[in-house]
Amino acid sequence: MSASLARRARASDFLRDIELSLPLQLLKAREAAMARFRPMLRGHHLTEQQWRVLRVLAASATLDGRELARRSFLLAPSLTRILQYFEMQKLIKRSAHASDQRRVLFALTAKGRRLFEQVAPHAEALYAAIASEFGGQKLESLYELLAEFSAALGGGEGE
Amino acid sequence: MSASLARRARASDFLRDIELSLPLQLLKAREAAMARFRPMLRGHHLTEQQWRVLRVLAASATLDGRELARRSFLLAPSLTRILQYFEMQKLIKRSAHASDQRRVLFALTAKGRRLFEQVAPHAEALYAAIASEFGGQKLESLYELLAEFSAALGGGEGE
DNA sequence: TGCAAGCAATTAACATGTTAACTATACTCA
DNA sequence: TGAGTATAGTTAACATGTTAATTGCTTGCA
Repeated sequence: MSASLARRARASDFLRDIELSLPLQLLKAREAAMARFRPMLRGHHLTEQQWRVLRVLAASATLDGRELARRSFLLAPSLTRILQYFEMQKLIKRSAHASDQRRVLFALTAKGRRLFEQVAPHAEALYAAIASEFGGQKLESLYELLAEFSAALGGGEGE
Repeated sequence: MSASLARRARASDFLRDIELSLPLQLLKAREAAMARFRPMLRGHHLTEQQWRVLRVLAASATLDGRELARRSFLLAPSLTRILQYFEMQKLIKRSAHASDQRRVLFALTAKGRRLFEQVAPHAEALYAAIASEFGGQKLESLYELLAEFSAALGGGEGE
């Protein structure tokens, strides 16, 4: 395949150089971005995953666990632990689903919403800084490619 | 282009739609790829991170912990645990650094190399399938953008 | 020299990732 | 209707992620 791949390839008998591992490059890019967000979130005693749940809940009145897991891209066990912690902190409250007793509905409390509204501007500012440093055009291209990649491999939804 | 961002944006007073979180999109793409590799690795009783360490060690005669951590993109505590497990399985052996008693040198044993050589062809096949499905050109573009992004944000190396 | 500062590796503590098992509820169709 | 199957949520067990503290060794410099 193209020259640049071949140029970077090493003489390993069995494997591309590890620098050409796509999952690793995705991880590195993600880490480069998260390194900006983590200290700010930590200042509010939030992990990255907890912040994802807070964001998703802030965007909807109530959600059941399934939707919450899908939108925050968390596996069910992780979500369960985060929701238990949030409930203990009185950041969320749970209620019963009208027609399906298996489902549980979650919603932010006033305290939870206040926390979200306190953190959100800082997250936005950091995101804007990233967009500015990397360039809006490139960021668009990256989004586009990532979406195509996930779609091509059937990532995320039912497959 | 900006149209696509605007089109997807929601009426949240405080935040972009979570679908426009770059770390989340990077995570989704990574997960789409890893979903292909994990079952194969699991068949060889390896985690993704263990496989990264095995790959890095297979590419060099010996490495100290610092280099190993840098190349496998693992934090020191994770690496320590993996190396302890590998040593117990007799997949690696450790030796002393000639001039610096703080450092520990690691190398694959014959057993470790056999495991690597057994797994590598399967990993290559899966990677080739991904390249084929997504397209070599696009994959190149994605690598390029990811590298630029990590570089622009100072991810990975000293900052 | 000798001591302060720095570094490599490990350990500790807690949160999440991953797979599997489990409980309770809902659905399906003979 | 009722046994079998599927789904939502939780729990369990183990591996990794993340930050902080610790231990032992090295280096710089007064």
